[in-house]
Amino acid sequence: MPPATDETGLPWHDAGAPRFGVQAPRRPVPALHGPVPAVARDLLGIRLRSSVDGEVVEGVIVETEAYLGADDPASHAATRGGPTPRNRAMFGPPGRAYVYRSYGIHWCLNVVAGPEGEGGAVLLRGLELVAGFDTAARRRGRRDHPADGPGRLAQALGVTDGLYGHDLAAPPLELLPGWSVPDAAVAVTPRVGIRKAADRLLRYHVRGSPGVSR
DNA sequence: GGTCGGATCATCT
DNA sequence: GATGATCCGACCG
Repeated sequence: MPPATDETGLPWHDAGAPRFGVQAPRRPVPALHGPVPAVARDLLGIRLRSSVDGEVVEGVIVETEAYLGADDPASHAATRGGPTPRNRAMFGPPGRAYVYRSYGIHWCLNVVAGPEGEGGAVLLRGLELVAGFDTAARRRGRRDHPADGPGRLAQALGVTDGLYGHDLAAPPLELLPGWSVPDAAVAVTPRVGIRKAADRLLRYHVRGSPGVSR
């Protein structure tokens, strides 16, 4: 009996596995229109594959943050309480990319999530790479810290504002089925680097994963 | 090991 | 004119 394949065409066992979950069952990409915190939790263990510039870099999501929409003071969607030229993708359909420039230097990647029109999104903060390490290292200019942190993650995957609004169900940047992560392996903590609503527990990460920042 | 400041710019006030 | 969902190199123990 031939090995199972996924939509990449690769045998599943060749698609790469995160350190934390080799024995865990595989799992499809979750629905993205539900409550944003639940989506942020459910994206842990899901794979993210970039083929930007024809070079494949793939990792398993191990750290996320939920930004709840126009009513969340820490969210970019809260600017003027609704859509602006920068944040308009956040108010579009879930499953698209919201890309923004951070501190004038870094690009950061979000998955638009929650009901359309509410402005929710999930910031992808950390990946455990399973393929394309050399490409990531070349883009990063170093071999350490390949994708642990939102700016590093985007740089490793070649994500820039050219992918603003891109549908993450298709190349060159797509979410793919991944692994289940048991609740006992998930830590829930305050979001990093924000001033407003800094007490809310909306950061999710896989305990002990090398792809987690801090 | 830890802490600190500079880089750099789109966006908003 | 100020701010910020960050990263990195320098410096200090």
